[in-house]
Parts: sequence; C-alpha cells; structure tokens
Amino acid sequence: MDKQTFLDNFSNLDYPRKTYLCYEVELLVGENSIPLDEYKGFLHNKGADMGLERCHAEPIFLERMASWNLDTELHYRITVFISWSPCPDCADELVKFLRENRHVNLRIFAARIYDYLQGYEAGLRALKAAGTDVAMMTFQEFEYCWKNFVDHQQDEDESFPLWDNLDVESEELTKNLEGILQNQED
DNA sequence: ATTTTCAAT
Repeated sequence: MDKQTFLDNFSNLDYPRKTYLCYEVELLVGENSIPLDEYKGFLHNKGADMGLERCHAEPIFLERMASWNLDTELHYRITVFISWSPCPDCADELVKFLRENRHVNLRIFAARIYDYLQGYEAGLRALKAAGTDVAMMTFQEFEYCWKNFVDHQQDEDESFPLWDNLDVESEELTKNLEGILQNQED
C-alpha cells in the first residue's frame, strides 16, 4: 500500500470516507504458527462512483477468503487490520462465515470505531461472541502494518512516522471498545 | 466552540 494512503486512512484522528483492510493468514500447527504469505494483502471498499455498486470492505474480504478454500482439516488464524470497525451488517456476515468455517480463527484490529450506524455495538459484541478477538490498533499494530503492508521501495528501513496523540486516541478508543464489549445489552 | 463515519456536492 502507498505510504500516504496508509497514513490518510489509518490515522485514528481523522474520519476518511472510505475503508481499507489489511489481512494476513497463519497456519496453526500445535503451538506454532506459520505465516502464509500467499494469503497476505489489502483491499478497500467499493464506492458508488464510476457506476460501481457500493460495497463495504468486509464482503469483499469474505469473498476473497472463500476463494482460498483453506483446508478444513487444518487450523488457521486470520488477522485483519481495518481502518473502520465493521458495521452491524458486516459483523453479521463475518459471524456467519465463522460459524461455517470452524477451522478459521479471526482477529480484528480496528483503527477507529465505526459508530455511525445504529446497532454497531451489538455487531461488535456478536463478533466477540463468535470467538473473534476485537481490539483497537495501538502503536504496535500501526507500526506493524507500516512495516508489513506499506511499500517502502528504496527506504527499506523507513521508520513509522507516528502522529501526535496516536497513543492518547488509541487508549481512549480501547476504553470505549471495552465498554461496548462488556455491555450485555443487545 | 470544534464537524467529519465503507460519499457526494
């Protein structure tokens, strides 16, 4: 991914009107995990521009996961870094996928909480109930994505240019998320 | 004083 695209979209201080999703897959063998680089990448939602039907990032990702045909006899961990947390509908779709794919374990790190649509809290709780670890991205995850999903070309060692208040915002969002996930109402 | 949310004007 382009540097500026990453910084613009994953900043936890802004409100971009699009969503990027980075993903990677590990094969779990006993206590070991083996990265499967062939299933690593990123995507973004489709807008209504250019006549395309709009689609959130998650359905696109679900389609991609299904196309991998991961071996049902094996066990995988899929890690997702997404700039906006899943909306209620997408959360339901993810839960449905996880119910049908017990060999897949999902972790989601979100840069920001998408709290625009009603029922977003219940959606996030449903994901957690389905066994997904849902957490906010912290410096560690931002830096990890910077190193693993951003193109650096000549500057291989270019360090992650963190922004002011990254940690403050991340901590605040983490508190909000924990409150949402602990709440029993649905 | 401080919006913005997977666009559309």
